[in-house]
Amino acid sequence: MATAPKAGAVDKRRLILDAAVRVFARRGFHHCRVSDVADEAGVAYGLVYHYFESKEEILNTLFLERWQIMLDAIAEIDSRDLPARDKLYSIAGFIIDSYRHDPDLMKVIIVEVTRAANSFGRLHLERIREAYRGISEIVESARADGSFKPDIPSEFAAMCFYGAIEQLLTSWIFEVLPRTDAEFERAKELVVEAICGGLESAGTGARATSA
Amino acid sequence: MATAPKAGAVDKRRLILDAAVRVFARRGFHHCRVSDVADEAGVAYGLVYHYFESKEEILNTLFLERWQIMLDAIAEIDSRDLPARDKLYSIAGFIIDSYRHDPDLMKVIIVEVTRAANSFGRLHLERIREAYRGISEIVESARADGSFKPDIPSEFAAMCFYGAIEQLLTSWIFEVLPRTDAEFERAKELVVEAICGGLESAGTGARATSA
DNA sequence: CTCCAGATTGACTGGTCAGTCAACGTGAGG
DNA sequence: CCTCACGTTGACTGACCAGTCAATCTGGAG
Repeated sequence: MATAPKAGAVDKRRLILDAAVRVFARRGFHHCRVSDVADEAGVAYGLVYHYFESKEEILNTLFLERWQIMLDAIAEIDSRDLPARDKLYSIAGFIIDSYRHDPDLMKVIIVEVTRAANSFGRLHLERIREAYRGISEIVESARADGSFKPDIPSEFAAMCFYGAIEQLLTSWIFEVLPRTDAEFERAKELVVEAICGGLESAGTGARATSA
Repeated sequence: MATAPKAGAVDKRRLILDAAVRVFARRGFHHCRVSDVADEAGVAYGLVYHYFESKEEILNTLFLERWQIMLDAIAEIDSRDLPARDKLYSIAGFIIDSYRHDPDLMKVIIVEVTRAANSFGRLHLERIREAYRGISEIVESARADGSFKPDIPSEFAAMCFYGAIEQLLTSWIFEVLPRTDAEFERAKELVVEAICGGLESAGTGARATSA
């Protein structure tokens, strides 16, 4: 089994996880070897299998660890007594700051786990849905108190909101351009303004779309 | 080289591409063998390499073929004389109908290409950006004529819009639930209403977000 | 110092699979 | 009927790599 991180000694398990983040981000989960991870961690090949069942389990661990932190953050934000818009701003801020703090980890989670949801991990689906649910609840109570429109279901709204943020991160991941702190802060405001306030000018009464 | 689809004869190249869509969608690009594709197409293993350089080239071909169709559609929609909201509705409609018509192909494109920032994404980045640009232009002229807010940059708006749609397809892809025509139609309206009109009620003046 | 349990090592194996290739089929043109 | 250019076949190979395991190290307890 794992665990028992000796006091003074380096926690090799942690070392392997951190190395895996860097390697997965650089080469992609499928294009890297377990030996790359071991080398990056400065650890023998076999030790990886002492701490993890398989290459996939490393990815699972990384995802679950980080996602739980986000779920906790969402729950905490949800429990505050704030307008929905401010809650959503806090969530966007949390996710954007997560990226700012550890872009490699967020890249791995977005790029590799979403794809993996195809083959393994119904487990992950449920986890992902939990995040949606947290956001939905915020929207739902805003609908109840009249600050949000009643005609957009809260699940749908949560999806748009999360989708916009994920796309934002994806664009940062793709373009290698480094981002400045100011840009990160601006992005938080913009995403909330776009989703909550919409794109149309206040005066625009154009509602005709179809049926 | 390829081509020269004999009149009466079946076009084996097409057969292979169509089989690849099904196999990639079912097992994922990385988890399937070239022999799976050949079997699915009812064709000998070697023939795949007669028509394609590599497994990757099959995926590339599928993406480029379909993406070009979307770029053409966006350009055509862009050129119409319509309010921005209606143009965006048409684009959302086109993408959603693409999914409705061939969910496997859209799944492969989104899961294996669009999100694969490491291998394929890089290659097709420019193509993907072109789609963004088309959407941006629509938003940009709406900003110019005053129907859209000036304070959200058009590139940012395009990102939110596309992100919301992609998230929508992703949710369809991963929950196996089949969708009804009515649900597809409703989704088109909702995504446009959410992004253009925003989530907040018209009366809500709450603008305080932070700094 | 001895013993032990867990940490650590890295050479090795077994299986998988992308891509090759030499042979065979086929039909149009001469 | 022959020929030639493709289309088509599938057994084969060479590389690669996840995962195994027996040996070695380490440090604390007795």
